[in-house]
Amino acid sequence: MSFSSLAVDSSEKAEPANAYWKVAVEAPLPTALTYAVSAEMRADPRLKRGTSVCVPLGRRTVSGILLGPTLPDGKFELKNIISLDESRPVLHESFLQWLEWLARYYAHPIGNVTEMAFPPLEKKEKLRKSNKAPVTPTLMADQRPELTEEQARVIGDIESSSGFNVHLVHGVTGSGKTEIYMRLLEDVVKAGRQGIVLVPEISLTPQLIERFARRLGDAVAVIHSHLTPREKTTQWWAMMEGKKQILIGARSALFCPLPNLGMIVIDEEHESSFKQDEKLKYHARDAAVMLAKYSNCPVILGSATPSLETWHNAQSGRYKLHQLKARVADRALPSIEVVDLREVKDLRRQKGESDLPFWLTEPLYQAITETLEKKEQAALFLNRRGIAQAVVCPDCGYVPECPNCAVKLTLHGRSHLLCHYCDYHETMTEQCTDCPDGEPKPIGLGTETIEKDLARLFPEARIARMDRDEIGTREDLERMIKEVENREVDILVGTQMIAKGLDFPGLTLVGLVLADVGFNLPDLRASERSFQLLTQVAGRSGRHLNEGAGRVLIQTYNPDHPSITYTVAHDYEAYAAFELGFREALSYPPYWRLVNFRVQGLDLEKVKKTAKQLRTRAQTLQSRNPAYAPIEILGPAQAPMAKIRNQHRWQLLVKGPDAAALGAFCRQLVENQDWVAPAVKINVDVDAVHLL
DNA sequence: AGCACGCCGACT
DNA sequence: GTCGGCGTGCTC
Repeated sequence: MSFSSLAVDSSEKAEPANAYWKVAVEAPLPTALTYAVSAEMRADPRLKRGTSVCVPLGRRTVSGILLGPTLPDGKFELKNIISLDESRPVLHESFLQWLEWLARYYAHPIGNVTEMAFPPLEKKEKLRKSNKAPVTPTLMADQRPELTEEQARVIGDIESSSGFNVHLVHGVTGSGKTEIYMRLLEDVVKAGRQGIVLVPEISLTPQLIERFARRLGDAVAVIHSHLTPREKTTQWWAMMEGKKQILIGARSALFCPLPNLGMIVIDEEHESSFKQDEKLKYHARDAAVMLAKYSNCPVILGSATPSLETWHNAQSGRYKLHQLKARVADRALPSIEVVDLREVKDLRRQKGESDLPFWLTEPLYQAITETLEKKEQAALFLNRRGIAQAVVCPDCGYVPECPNCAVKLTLHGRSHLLCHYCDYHETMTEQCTDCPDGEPKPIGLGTETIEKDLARLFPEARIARMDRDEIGTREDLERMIKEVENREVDILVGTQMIAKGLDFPGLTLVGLVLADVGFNLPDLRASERSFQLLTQVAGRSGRHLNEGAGRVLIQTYNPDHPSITYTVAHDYEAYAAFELGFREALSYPPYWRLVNFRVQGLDLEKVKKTAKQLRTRAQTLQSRNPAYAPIEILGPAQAPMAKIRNQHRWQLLVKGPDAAALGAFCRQLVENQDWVAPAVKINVDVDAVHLL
């Protein structure tokens, strides 16, 4: 359809077809605004959808994107568009339609969505020479390894279809998914097109970038959060001008408006970090599928432990399933042993105190000893979540909390107590502030403690600690990875998040210090996440052993938990079937969709009242339209984090079996917010993932 | 998001 | 007396 046809009017006062335009302006406004176009600009052939413009807004000038011609509604005195902005490339139709879909689906201001399609700084022609290490390394080209039969089959299957398709590559850890991505991308480049590779920020390591750079040479550009705005801008333009063909990045890389997109790869598609939690609350995996649809190109989703959403789509045939059941070179999957901490506890009671630290059982101690004797590497992982180092007074039980947020303070270093949600911090006192003679002590277990205990037990071993406190910069991480690769480290201690995606040839023992953390979080995906985490971490062990198998020891108080038993059995499909049964019975995703409305503000009473009113309005809206009948409204209730930065939080959860109906319902529910008390905000999270 | 307007506290 | 704190409202 041509847009100019919209304005055709037979009346004698008919304005020219392009006298007024809808503009998505850079401001958090619920809709696009209408502007008038001067007679001379109307004749300009550049006046078309997707072009950047400068427009007056209040008493300042902001940038915006032309969305299409329109007619004035008479409610506003329209201002003129100031100028066309040629410093920005014109957004092409399919990309612009994708941006409009994002704004609508995730209920986010269109102008704030279109802004994401541009780099943070102006283009600069002359670049200063930098002393920093280059963003993408220049390396000798790598030899292409022989493909396994399975890999060749998957590549053949994917390349035999054309246009938009979603492919799920489900392959056990170490089965060579990355090799498949690289072969497919080589062919994308050969065909003169461009590709995007999305990886979770946390695994966007130098190791992974190097691997792609070795194969694809100088075709690779990288965008991630550790780059400076100037570096991001440079990488962005290198893609836009076709100097580079493959863009590797975290979720934001999707927003580079490539004119000739030929493929999107989402590695570790199950990672919940693909869901953005602020501003535009999009899920990069789902957004990528839509972008590929608008661009008519394939998407490759890869994982050893696909999200249940994706698995469900693969089972129903919406996505094409490709499986890799063997590790490359027929290397064995690791053998996984479970250590039941309940029995160990009983044993200790009978035999009297062991001289091992409380977190270390005899079997894990033995396994570390054996590994070190064989001159191999061991890694111990700790799930930080939930057992961050808090401080407690042994006399009165007082735990220091943040005065602004409903959370406990966590200990960093020797005596720094900090809040993870605001910038509050204090120094730990010798003397309890709440009772006369208590002395606050750290509780829980940190990687620091483990490192210290290991140093005592294995004085000869070289120990390295990898966690967010330890790894400040990209260079630090790079250095530490090199040390482990070069076997300058015998035992690696870290949080599980850091370990994901790393591939160390010498690593043959993985110990999970306490698997239980996360099992019982009040989150519908707690079990799924635990299974994924356990399987992923176990998969680090013995990836390069040509004979025998790597070892994994899992210490737990819940050896019968499904997340553990199915991990031990290396049986993703059985786990998925088990968990999907639950989800279906409880009307949870992927069968039903969730939208979370969070009401927040400084005044608790106003917040509560608004949340309750929101429920009433939802019920009224539901009763007026039979299409909304199946929708369930849960709450309102206090949010799990009841107060952050002094803002009280209540939430209303809405779920329904049909995404389109639920979406329409939610948009209508927040369309008009005149009734909302000032100083109270309603925040909509479509397909909410992080309900904690 | 900016930017202005407006209404209360402590000061060059 | 004003300077400036940030709560509130508006932007085609």
